[in-house]
Formats: sequence, C-alpha cells, structure tokens
Amino acid sequence: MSINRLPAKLFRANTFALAKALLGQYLVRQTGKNVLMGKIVETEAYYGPHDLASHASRGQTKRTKLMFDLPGLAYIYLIYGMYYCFNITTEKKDFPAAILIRAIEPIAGIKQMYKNRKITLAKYPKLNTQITNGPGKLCQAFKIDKKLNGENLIISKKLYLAKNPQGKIKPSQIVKAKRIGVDYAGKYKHKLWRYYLKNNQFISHK
DNA sequence: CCTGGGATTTTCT
DNA sequence: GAAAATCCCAGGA
Repeated sequence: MSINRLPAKLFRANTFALAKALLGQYLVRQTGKNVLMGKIVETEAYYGPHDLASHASRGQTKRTKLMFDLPGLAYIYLIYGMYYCFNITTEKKDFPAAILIRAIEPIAGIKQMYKNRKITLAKYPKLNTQITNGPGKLCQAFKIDKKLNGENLIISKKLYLAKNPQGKIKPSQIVKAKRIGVDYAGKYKHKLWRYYLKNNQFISHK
C-alpha cells in the first residue's frame, strides 16, 4: 500500500475547512516495526480565543501553548486523569485553534490495536466498530500519549497523515453536529463544529 | 432506550 | 480543591 502524506499546504487551511478535509484521510502510527493505520471518520473544531469549549478560552498556559503554535502539530493532553485526546493544531501562530480527532475506522494493525486497548475480541464481538470510536479509545489503540505532544505531523515518522487512496469525500457525505462533552460552554455548546461521515459505523456518537 | 457514578491525575484557581 | 474536549458498567424503564 503506497503512502502519500497530506501536503503541508493543507494544514494551513481554515480550521473548519481542514476539519472536513481530514475526514476520510488516514492516520498512520509507526512504533518500531508496527504500523497502525486508520481512516479518520469524525473530527471537532475548537476555534479562537472566545470559544468557551476550547482550552484556549482561558488564555495561553503551559498546557495550551501548542494551540497557539504553528499548524500541523500534535496537541495531546490528558483528560479525566485517564485518557489522552489527540488534536491537530491549525491557524497561524498566536491564533489558538485545533481539531480533535474523535473517531477512526481501523484499517491496518487491528490486532495490535486490540492489544494496546487491552481488550479481547470476546468483549467486542461485533466487528471492530468499538475499538477506536472515541478520542480516548483511539489514542489508546494508536499508542498516542504525552510523549508525542508537539510532534510535527507534517514531517514526523512516528505519527502522520496520509491521503485516502480512494480520493476525496463528497460534501454530501459529511454530517455537521454539536460537539460532545462541552455542556459547560455557554452559547458555544450549540455550535455545529463536529463533523462525521454519514452512515459510518465507526463514529463515536450520532 | 436512558441515567448516574467511579476511575484517576494534571492543570489551574 | 475543583474541574476536566472520556469511558465503562450497573440499574431502571
């Protein structure tokens, strides 16, 4: 299977355009000789200094400084003391924004993903729809943790994005929805800044 | 189908 | 000391 990286130029797109453009593209994780790969099927945009759902709304801190950094970097943080969330930074330096990768359709290295998640086929007998359908789950499956925080996805060999060989997703296949788990965000909780592939079995929420 | 609680730790007030 | 861009499990309808 040939691997064509996403062009660096794409990461300079507007956050919302990129959140949609990432749907269908492949996430590749190389750990030693293992290659894990999956198709991105759900994303969420966190945009600007006023978005109350975004960590950046409370200013630049040690944790959030990557959100203010250049586009195309991995912003990874620990949530609820147990899970990691993987984001891709967007927009110019000093404008805080990022895209949370919420769900992936496993393509290669699926056995390893089960191992990484410490679950067995007996627990999830129905296909592989349950192993990477959430931001915390996909980080576990892909061995994404704090060590990769700040990784440059445009040049990294450990973690990067590749073109879907089957081509672009049609706009009619993209569903817009409210973001998950941001009820505290005032009027921003209603923003339709979550995107997912219509009828896909691997998304985290309808 | 739904609701609620527990796990667990970093970050910021 | 509280909150958190989550997940899993139990229990009720």
